[in-house]
Amino acid sequence: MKITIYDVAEKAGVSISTVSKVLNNQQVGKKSKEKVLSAMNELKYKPSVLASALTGKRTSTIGFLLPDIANPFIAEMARQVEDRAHERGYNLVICSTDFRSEKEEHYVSLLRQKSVDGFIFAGGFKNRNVVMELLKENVPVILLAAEPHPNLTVNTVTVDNFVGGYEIANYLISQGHKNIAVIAEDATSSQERIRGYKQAMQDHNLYVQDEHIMICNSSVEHAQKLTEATLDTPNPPTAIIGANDLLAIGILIGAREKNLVIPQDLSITGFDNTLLSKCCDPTLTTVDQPIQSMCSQAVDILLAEIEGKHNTRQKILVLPKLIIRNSTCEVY
Amino acid sequence: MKITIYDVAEKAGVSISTVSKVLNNQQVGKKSKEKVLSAMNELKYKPSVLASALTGKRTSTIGFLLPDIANPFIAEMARQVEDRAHERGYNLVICSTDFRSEKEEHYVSLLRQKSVDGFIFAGGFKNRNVVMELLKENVPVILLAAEPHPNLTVNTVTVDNFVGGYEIANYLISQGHKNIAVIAEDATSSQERIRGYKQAMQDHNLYVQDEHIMICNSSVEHAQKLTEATLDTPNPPTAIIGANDLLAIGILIGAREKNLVIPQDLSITGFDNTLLSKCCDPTLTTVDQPIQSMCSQAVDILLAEIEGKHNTRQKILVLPKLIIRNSTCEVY
DNA sequence: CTGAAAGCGCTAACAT
DNA sequence: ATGTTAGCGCTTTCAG
Repeated sequence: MKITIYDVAEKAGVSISTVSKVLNNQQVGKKSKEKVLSAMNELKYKPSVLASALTGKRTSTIGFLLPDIANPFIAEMARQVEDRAHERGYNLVICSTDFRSEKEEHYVSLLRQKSVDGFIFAGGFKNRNVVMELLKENVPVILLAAEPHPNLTVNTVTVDNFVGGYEIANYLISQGHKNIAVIAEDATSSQERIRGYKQAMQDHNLYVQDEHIMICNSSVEHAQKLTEATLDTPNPPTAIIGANDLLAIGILIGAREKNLVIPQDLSITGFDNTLLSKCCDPTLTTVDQPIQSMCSQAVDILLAEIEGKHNTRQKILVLPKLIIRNSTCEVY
Repeated sequence: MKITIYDVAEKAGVSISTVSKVLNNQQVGKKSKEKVLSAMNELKYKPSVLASALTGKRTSTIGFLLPDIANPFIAEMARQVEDRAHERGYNLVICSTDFRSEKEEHYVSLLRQKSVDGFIFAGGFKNRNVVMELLKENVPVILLAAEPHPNLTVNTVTVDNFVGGYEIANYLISQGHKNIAVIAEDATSSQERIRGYKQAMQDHNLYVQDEHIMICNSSVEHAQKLTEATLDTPNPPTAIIGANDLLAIGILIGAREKNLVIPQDLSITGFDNTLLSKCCDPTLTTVDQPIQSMCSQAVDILLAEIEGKHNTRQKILVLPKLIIRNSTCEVY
């Protein structure tokens, strides 16, 4: 049978409340404490988190909602978040939402029934209402690498996507490109990236063709299709910006399919500086997000709120860094 | 305040046990049932999993131990496992162990305190004792894409790594390679892959140099280093087998660093058929594991045990498939 | 078919 | 400093 606090109390010859007190290290006489501790050891006692949580304590687990754990960028974040959370004694339950409103709603509801202590929405989300609901009920929440809708007063740690989009476009422009397309998925952070790109174009008096802003779902294949299509156009772009590395790979493959030499015939850029961007050939010019620091800050802020350390909400915007590799060059 | 079963009972004008009964859909009078149901709706009642689990029910969450969620192959599996588990009403709490014995032990102990219903060890593990302990205490466990030690009678779903290693080596040999090295991480499944490779070599009367079996940690960089080193050797291999795609990428980068042309100067193979193998250039010859079917089978077996449906343990060995791409060619 | 009551393992007043 | 006791929200006999 399972060992309970009663077994320990009995063995140690004290009451259960004394045992409970050493568990939560409150004031206990030195002798009692020793007896309890050794009883625990002998019995290999492990307190039940369920029972403890039922009386109002924390479960020390947090809900981690993300679009897709199979996405390399998300997976890298997950690892960082996990490590930081574990350091602080928390576990993560992961839920891939595919940017689907119903899934987000469903998972949040499920996890609340399981009494998770808080939620992290990483890499974007769709259903603003579920976040608002959480906020309204004072459930700790933080957005990580997910653009908050402007009227959402929620803790946020994200890279400045506008700046990222601006910088990458600006760099391409400095390389002589004038006809630049972008392929992005339908996520708020991509919108910001696109806005940055448009701003850069405008600042240089360059015209943005509507057809050159292409929205796709987050698959390599779709990006590839769009690339091939746009390359067949009468006046194809000389550079294509992928709103993330995965899409950039799709662009790369599409371009190769059309027998273009990268970067001479077409410059390509990614975003996120994932493993992929270092592995492909040519290596991708991309934008780095300081994942590790973002993730540990996000966890720390969330835990501060969970543990009632403070509760002034904050938005942290970290600056991205342009990483120039071999998928871009001056236009010929 | 939180809505409890008492609130529902009161509103419906019945006792809490009646409410409980409709919750677990047991025999309840039609009228009472209706009243309870509508009360639940009006109050937006959500039962507490904690309380229910405390009385002996399941938590519907399972512990998912894996070496590193940031590894693309693992992440792809995680997604499949997650989807299947969610379909069946279960959540996953993930723990990256880095093949570290203490971490495995620690996480298992922690998750047991949280009363998870069972464990999945995916992609390998180190500490045989923690698995044996679980088994001894009748905690549902399954190994997924993790080689069981022969004397571990545990549910297992894995690809036949021996065959995979054999096939890939055999293919290289058929291309005329005689001097074949392998870079693998220190995991049991890699050992099997290596065993397959050795067998193939032996079957063709080829000599295996000890220095050509290189063990590395699972980083691109380490694989790259080892590759460069072995390439500097007097009699370098004409082909290098990476025990997974990540390592193969490292090999690719190392070879490129040495100004070799792939595959003409050096054939390279991976294992797992991850996204990486399709994205790199040249695309990788690799071995495909039918991830989706493996993962859903694993979840199904685990849940069958959790839900007491049956309890004959089984090992399922699925066959790998050789995927020939552009990183290999006949030896010159 | 329905309800009263005991109990799951632990915490937190409140007494002692 | 330690023990007693009443819950936390739910399930489950056991009566009625």
